[in-house]
Amino acid sequence: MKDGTQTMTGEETARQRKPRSPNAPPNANGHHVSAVPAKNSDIVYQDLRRDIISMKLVPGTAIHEKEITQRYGISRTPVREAVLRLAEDRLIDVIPKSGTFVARIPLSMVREAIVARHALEAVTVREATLKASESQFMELGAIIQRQRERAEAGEEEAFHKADDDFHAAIAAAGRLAGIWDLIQQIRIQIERYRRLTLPQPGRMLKVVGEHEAILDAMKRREPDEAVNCMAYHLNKLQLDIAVFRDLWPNYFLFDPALDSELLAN
Amino acid sequence: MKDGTQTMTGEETARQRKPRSPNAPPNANGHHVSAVPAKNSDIVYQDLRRDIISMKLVPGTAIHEKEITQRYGISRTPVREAVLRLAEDRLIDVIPKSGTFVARIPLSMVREAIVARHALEAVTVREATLKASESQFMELGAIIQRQRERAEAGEEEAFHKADDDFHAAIAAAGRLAGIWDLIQQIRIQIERYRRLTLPQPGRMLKVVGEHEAILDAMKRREPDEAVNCMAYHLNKLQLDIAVFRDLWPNYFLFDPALDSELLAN
DNA sequence: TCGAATTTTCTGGTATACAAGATATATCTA
DNA sequence: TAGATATATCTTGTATACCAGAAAATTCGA
Repeated sequence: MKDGTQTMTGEETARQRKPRSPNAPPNANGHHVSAVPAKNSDIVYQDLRRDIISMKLVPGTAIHEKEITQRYGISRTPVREAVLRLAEDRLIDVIPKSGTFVARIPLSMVREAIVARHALEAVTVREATLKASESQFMELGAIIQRQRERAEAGEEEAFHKADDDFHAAIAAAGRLAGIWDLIQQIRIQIERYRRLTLPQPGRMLKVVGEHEAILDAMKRREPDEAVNCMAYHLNKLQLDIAVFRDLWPNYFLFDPALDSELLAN
Repeated sequence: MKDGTQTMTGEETARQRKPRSPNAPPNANGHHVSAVPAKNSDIVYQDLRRDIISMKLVPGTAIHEKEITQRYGISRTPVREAVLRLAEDRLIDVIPKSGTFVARIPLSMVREAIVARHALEAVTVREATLKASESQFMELGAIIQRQRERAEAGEEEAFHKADDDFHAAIAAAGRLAGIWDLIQQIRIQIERYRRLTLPQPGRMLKVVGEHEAILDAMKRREPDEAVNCMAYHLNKLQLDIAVFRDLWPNYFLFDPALDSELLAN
């Protein structure tokens, strides 16, 4: 329709500019850490993201850009930026000229996300088992201890923070910190599903025990065993679609092919 | 089935709207497939992405929003949208109040991307080996044949398209199509690196042979062997940083920790 | 009363203008 | 001439206005 977009060869760079050296190198991590004042769009993005993941905004909820605009006292542009980013994360659906809504949870994607996470955590723990240093083992032990304290205190949020730290530290020990970023991205899809599972009594302490088993296997430098422990640990989250379909039918997007799939397994 | 969605923390939703049924369900796949006219921002995004991945726009090149604006005859808003999406893909760096540039290739991330791809393709091919139907085997065979024809004709682009199709079909056969989307996202990071490797004579036909080996193992329903063949196939791309550091020092971002890492291996 | 056509009101997509900071250029001083 | 200062000109970030399309509300016709 428009032009052919052809063109553009080398002379694109009519004038070379020197990205000055003493600048915040676009952090390799996932998201803004630097000292620059957070952009408004980032604030809106993170707030919305948190509320969606925590199911405070349930699937199907309409997102009104204008209302957000007023609530934050900013214009539509940064709000729109945040909305678009969330759309790319598949957390909201933007329907042109109609509205934007919190996305329903695609169960088929949850299933695949669980599989993908398994595969990726397997490699990180394997590499970590092979490469971790003594100090990294000690750090992992410290994280487990912190997690146990939080579990006994019943501080769920701090407990989950320690859980995250443990897995992140394993990836770092395996020199695969970037893969942890990927795992976190995948977990977004799983997280909303997980929030709907009822907290089982004594679960937190069990998790601590499983973490200890993983660390023990790592210390013995037994990669296969470490992978097994990790798989057992992650398998705690199973996909039980029948229950959720009955309880919250409107929260999910059902893939007809998925049913027979899961029944077959 | 009307309605829906009631609920929720009330003050957030001033007024409930009903997401009409007969609409393009935000495709489960990765990126817009529907029949809606492509937005300008999508066009710019895909064009820029293609040019960056193909190294037509080399790392460090300045991206001038205004110039793109004129070239496409559109305003800054959609251009900016495309730029922001590419920034999230880590293909460009946006430096506030200064400029936006094609991102350098972080070698440490390339290394991790290769590892992650291995892990994910391993599970897809394993699942496919267990679940694939006869018709899916035939389809895979057809793709291989098409790829051979393109290889013999020396049509590199069509060859790579068939290569993609083969891997995608395997993921689909394993009922893990969503993971293929993930693999593609990971591959973006690897692709620019791969483009710098010199095309080796006869490589295309070798790839076809490796694909055949994978398919044979799948047909024999030997998951481990299929995974091995896949690993061999993917291992063709090795990370040889020394060469590239000398040839195109400005294209890469070097992680000091990475050197010792690779030398140790 | 019911259904179809029309109008009204919402939405997201786009264009444009302005603001704030960073870089490059020009100017001034010694 | 060399260095430092001031100015001009870039850049991205934000605010605002307008447009077209879709959904809902309304009106009109039988």
